[in-house]
Amino acid sequence: MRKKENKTIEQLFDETLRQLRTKKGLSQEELGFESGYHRTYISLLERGKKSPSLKTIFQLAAALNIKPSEIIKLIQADSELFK
Amino acid sequence: MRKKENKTIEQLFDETLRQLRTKKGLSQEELGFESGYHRTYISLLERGKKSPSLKTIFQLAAALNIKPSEIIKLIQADSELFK
DNA sequence: ACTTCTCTAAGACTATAGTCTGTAGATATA
DNA sequence: TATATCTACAGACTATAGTCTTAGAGAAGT
Repeated sequence: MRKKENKTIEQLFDETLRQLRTKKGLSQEELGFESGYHRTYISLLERGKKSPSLKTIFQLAAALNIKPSEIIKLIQADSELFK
Repeated sequence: MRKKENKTIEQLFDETLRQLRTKKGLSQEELGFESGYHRTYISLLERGKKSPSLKTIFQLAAALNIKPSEIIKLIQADSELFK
């Protein structure tokens, strides 16, 4: 049986966000501009230092051309808690 | 063509949360207890006064026995923006 | 009438989301 | 070497998430 990870929500989110951003070929600054947030805040999110609000999730999703629920799904897929 | 609603994310969320809670037969106080938040904060959320953080969404979803992504889906379903 | 349960709402508070400026290290390219 | 791009990170800041107490009102039952 695989080892459980027990990462925090923030840690699960950061990896997902970074993956989606780099897959789109955007820099943190560009994503920040597109979504209306500061570049250093994107950096904080991708390092798991902050937990985005619902509104922020929707803004980021729009900038990444993905549905908000898809982002959440990706997070769930990374966790053992939602199978 | 149907009229667009243009509600805020908070407004979309509050209706969804209240629906899920009442469907489970929980009071605001009970949901607060189950999810680890204050009863008056649940009230604020259901009146669209606050925007929950990612962590809060996950906590509420767990207390409601629903996947976080399902909550987000319900919000999207109420909005014209995600079709 | 009186309890009990539920919810709204306000106010004052603490914790954290999100901004802004700046420094520094890595990488790439001229 | 220099110059540009990208990111990490720190510190100080403002805005808002979330707590806690309290008051008040409507519904339901005794």
